[in-house]
Amino acid sequence: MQGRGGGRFTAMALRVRYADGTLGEVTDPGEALEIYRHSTSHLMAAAVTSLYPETHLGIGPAVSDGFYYDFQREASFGEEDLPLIERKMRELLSRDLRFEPRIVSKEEAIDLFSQKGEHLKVELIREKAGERLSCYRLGDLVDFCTGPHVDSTGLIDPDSFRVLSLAGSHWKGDERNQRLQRIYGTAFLTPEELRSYMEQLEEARRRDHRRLGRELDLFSISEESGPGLILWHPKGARVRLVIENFLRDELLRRGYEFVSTPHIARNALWRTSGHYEYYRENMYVFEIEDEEFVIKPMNCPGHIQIYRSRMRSYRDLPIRYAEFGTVYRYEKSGVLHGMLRVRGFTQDDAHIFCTRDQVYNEITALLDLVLFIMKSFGFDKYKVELSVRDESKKKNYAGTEDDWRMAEDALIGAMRSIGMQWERMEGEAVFYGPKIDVKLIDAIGRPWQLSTVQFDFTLPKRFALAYIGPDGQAHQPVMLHRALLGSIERFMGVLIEHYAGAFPIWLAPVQAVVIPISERHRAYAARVASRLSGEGMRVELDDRN
RNA sequence: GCCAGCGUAGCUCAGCCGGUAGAGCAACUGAUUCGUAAUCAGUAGGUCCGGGGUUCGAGUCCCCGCGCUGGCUCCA
Repeated sequence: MQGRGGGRFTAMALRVRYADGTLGEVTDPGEALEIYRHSTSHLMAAAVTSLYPETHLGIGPAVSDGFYYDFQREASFGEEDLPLIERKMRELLSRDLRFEPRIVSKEEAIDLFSQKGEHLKVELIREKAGERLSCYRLGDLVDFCTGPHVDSTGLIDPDSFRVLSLAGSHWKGDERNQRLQRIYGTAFLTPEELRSYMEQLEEARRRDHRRLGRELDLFSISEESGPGLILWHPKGARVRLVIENFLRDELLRRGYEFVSTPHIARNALWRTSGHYEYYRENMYVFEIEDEEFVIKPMNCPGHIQIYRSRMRSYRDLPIRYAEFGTVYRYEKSGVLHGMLRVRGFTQDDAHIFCTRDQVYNEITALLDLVLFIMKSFGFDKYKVELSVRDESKKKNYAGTEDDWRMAEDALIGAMRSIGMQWERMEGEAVFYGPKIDVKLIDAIGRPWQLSTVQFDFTLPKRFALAYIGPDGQAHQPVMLHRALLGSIERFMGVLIEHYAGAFPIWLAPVQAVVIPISERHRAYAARVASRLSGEGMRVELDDRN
């Protein structure tokens, strides 16, 4: 509907213009928001091409937090351009320009965009358009676009959008393609929503674990020892110990056995596991006496060695091996981020070897454990994703038809039995088996992927794992990978941000601080502190003046 | 890795057109013992990320490294 003063979305409808020229009203808030953002991105493109006429257009979609537009231009955009662009957008908007659609033939469109030198658009049209296609004109900007768009820029509230940041990107997202300059912005249907979004960004900055980690003296990363490698300070390590002890006790209670495996192994192990072939780019490889070794990027082959160290009977199963295993993986320098994305980290890893009959119970117990752990750390909201294979590309997956059905039945059955809600992700499974991922939602609503339960149909075969069944024959066990916290480093980062640094008492690195009132109470304060610490409290004595 | 930006005291930052480095907080010393973050006085602290170069002279300009930050997945 048209609200007052130019008319905006008022929780009822957004007036839009479809490509065929008809007017419509979009009432679905999600759809309206997407159209609104997409239109704002065109407005931004119009502002940019008007300020910098030598700029050519890439694409400019709405995305989950706003929108972006990719541009091709010789000179670089700088931070200082952003306010100028924003101002220009408001200026254009005040003229109440219409989004004018037009249907043209493919040839006509190619001519039009070629003339304008918009070669990227021409490429897109050649690839994607049918015989007839639609373009929208906004002021001097003509863009190849299916629409719909808001009817006119008057429907865009000048206080509902912001131009936020610059980034590099690649044409069609492929790093082999030419580089483009991306400008990000965000828009909301109302200025209030924009304001609360900006406040949330501010809140996220306030909680940044990199800042809090330094201020609370929890951890650091030294340029000299290397990027992506965490140095745990005493206070951080204290929290880590609490986490590990809590987890260890719980796992022992639930029938896990702890194992410990070496950090390096001959490449032969990684050839058998398949990592050497498929995971090579992420592995650190080095030589000892002319023989190649690998620093472990995963713990599974080690656990498998222990399983294989002797003959196993069905009476031994299920076997649950757990390890806080430190692994190293090469990550591109540009993706490293505090504790959340690192090159060396400790997984709270475990592998379960069991019979097909035991799978359902194992998964049920596992999901129960996941929920217990999450609740213990103060997370009560989560999302669960069940990733299954792409039915149309069965050939790309390991395991038999029967394996996949058995696994999926067990996963779904277990989720049902404990009343868990999940989302089914078709085609998201890894090639070696289906999985369940648990994403928890933190204090300010952000999802974090932590727990994962994965079937593995390849490793038991590659390592020829077996157990002797009641029939006296050898059978192949089912193997499950599972992590609860994922990586301790990453989990610590998430905890810091979730609690904004204010840990609950059982996790807090310092549980009590004793402060003497004056010089003459010092000795007494020290006694109080040592008494508390004797009782197992993490105490500090602050006897500064 | 690629694109853009950044890298000055422990932290946050200032340092204009190149002339040889500064503030606040923190630290330390002394005074103060005062009811809820920052009392007063003083002291110390910097290979201006590293390495080359231009220059009489470089934190400031150029080149090469290293690191950090935001992106590089959302598809007309």
